[in-house]
Amino acid sequence: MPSKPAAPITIDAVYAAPGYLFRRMQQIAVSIFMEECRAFDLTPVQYAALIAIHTHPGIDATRLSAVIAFDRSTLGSVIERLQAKDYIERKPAPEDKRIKLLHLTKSGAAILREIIPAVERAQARMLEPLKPADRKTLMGLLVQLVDLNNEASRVPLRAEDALEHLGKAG
Amino acid sequence: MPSKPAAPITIDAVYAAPGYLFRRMQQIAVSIFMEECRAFDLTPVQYAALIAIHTHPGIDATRLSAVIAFDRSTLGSVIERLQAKDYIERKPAPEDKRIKLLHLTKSGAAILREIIPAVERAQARMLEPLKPADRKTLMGLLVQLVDLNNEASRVPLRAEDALEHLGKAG
DNA sequence: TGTTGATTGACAGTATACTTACGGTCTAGG
DNA sequence: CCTAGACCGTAAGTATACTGTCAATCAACA
Repeated sequence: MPSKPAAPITIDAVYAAPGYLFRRMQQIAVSIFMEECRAFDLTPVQYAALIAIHTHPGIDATRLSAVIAFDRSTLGSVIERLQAKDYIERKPAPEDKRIKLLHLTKSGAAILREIIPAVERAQARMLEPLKPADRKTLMGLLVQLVDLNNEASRVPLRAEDALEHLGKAG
Repeated sequence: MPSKPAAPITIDAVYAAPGYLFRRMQQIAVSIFMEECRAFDLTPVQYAALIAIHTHPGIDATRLSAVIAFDRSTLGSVIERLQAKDYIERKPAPEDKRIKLLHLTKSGAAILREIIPAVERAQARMLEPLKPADRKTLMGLLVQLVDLNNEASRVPLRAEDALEHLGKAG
């Protein structure tokens, strides 16, 4: 065999492609999350947003998107839905009329406490088919890969920078 | 410290959660794919659909969704867009009036040949930050995990079953 | 101080993902 | 033969993801 023969155009190449596997795994992960959390009417994205607001009360939408690395435009409607469910509230910032500050409501804080066990079951189930050692290996590599590819993403994670306005980091 | 203390509700737990990492990685993968394939006006999903139709000419939409494990409803609009771009054609099946058979057009076959190098560059870039040995480890574990979680997904992969109607497998 | 440039939130438009439902079609069983 | 159930495509409704644009606002600099 000379070097590489021209790649045959077949579906098998797709099955082994990283992008395809990441997509499949993400869909499986969402499916498991929704199944475990059915009783709570919260999506994975809404859950992450609630956690982030709980960790950083008074954050604004743009910084929130940096803290969880979710798309800024999409986050607008996510926030709307969370507000419609009365899990968060938006208050205008007195010193900057562009900004609206995000806070959990009592309902939001309550559902967050209640949903945690279901979320942890979901996270565990995603990796369950692997041997414990393999789970650690996979997670270690994934953390690395996501971190090293951070800038390749359209919405890079800015866990630290995002908090400067709150005087809690930097 | 007794056993596990109640998990603190902070964003750091999210950063380490499998579901969050899978989502981030999927978004990064799509971003890299779109960047490398910008010249071709094809999304990752559309690319996979084209490859599958190329591998299984005359497949119908429902079986196609099983072959690539994509949602059946979504696939309807994906097919519409591919048809609008003149990359595929749909012909009614004479022996079953419910079914529409999918075939690549000449344009579809051509763009598939042309886009392959860009797709391979994209797939390579996703894993590039890792050491070669780690790439293999990660892919091996991911293949396992996706396969073992197949039934947990809303649209399980049915690579074999889907072909029975074509008399090419089973 | 006054204008420029950056930032924020909002909106429009496209694409994917999933749920539910519905009409047309096929097939199996009675 | 004819109806019951399964199957195919399609559509409506919701949620996420990303692009691009816009007005209001702020900050910085001349």
